[in-house]
Amino acid sequence: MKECQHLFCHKKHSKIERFMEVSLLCLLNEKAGYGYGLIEKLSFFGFDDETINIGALYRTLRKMETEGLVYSDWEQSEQGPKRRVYSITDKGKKELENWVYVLKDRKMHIEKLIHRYESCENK
Amino acid sequence: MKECQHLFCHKKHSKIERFMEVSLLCLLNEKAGYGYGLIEKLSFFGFDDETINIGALYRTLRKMETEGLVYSDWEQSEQGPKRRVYSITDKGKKELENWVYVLKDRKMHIEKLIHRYESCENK
DNA sequence: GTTACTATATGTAATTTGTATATAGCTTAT
DNA sequence: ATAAGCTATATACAAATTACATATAGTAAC
Repeated sequence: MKECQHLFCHKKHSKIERFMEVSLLCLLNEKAGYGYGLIEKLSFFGFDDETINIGALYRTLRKMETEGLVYSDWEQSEQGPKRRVYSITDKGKKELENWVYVLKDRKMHIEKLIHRYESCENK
Repeated sequence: MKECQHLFCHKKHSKIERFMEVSLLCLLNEKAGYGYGLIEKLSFFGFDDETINIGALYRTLRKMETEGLVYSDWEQSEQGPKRRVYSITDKGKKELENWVYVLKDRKMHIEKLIHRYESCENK
């Protein structure tokens, strides 16, 4: 993940990386997929080509596999090298369900902060 | 920060810790405050007494001071030991403004994920 | 004087993240 | 055939962050 280009928050990253696992679970819940191919799908969740960290993507998928959230099979592609195709497990579906619950809570707190900030006269 | 009690997301923390800095900036933007006293105010943002990590709070405040986002003065309290009272700086106000911008973006992506998950038939 | 509470602070291990790089199959041009 | 370029997966290592425990000390109450 590259350094934030916009000088937001004093070059600290906006730290959406941890959101990657949930995003991957959401995508794999719809349809099995492989690492490289998931990259562009992740753009829907705010991960763009310039900022995405490929290494982190593969690492996250492998970690999710060791945790039993997904499983993988090698698949021959029409052109290019073989692909490790990931599918979600029942445990992964449960995990995703729980994550969505957590995200709803987090969203609420973000909204509370934004509202509180915007109601404050010291802006 | 204690281990998540609810078995959500396989005991992984929901990782709202990084939200602490923004929450602190938001509170200090309204009014100067000291570490111990800020604890209960943080509950507004989802940090509760059982889960808050006092060490992280102090460390975050000190780090924010070295970054010039806040400054501190020692203040004698009516009862109990002296307090290090933190105030926000102009740089901190700018940082908070930027963070709010980032949070709005993140909120949007969380909403997109939740909506996508709930529209999916594979739940 | 010792127990309890308020208050601030840090040491250290574990985990996570950033960045760079390695490996290798397939396709296309020379 | 071989080099360049793309697809695809993977890991090594340093840096940063987080978890957890613990240290320090003033004040109050008993």
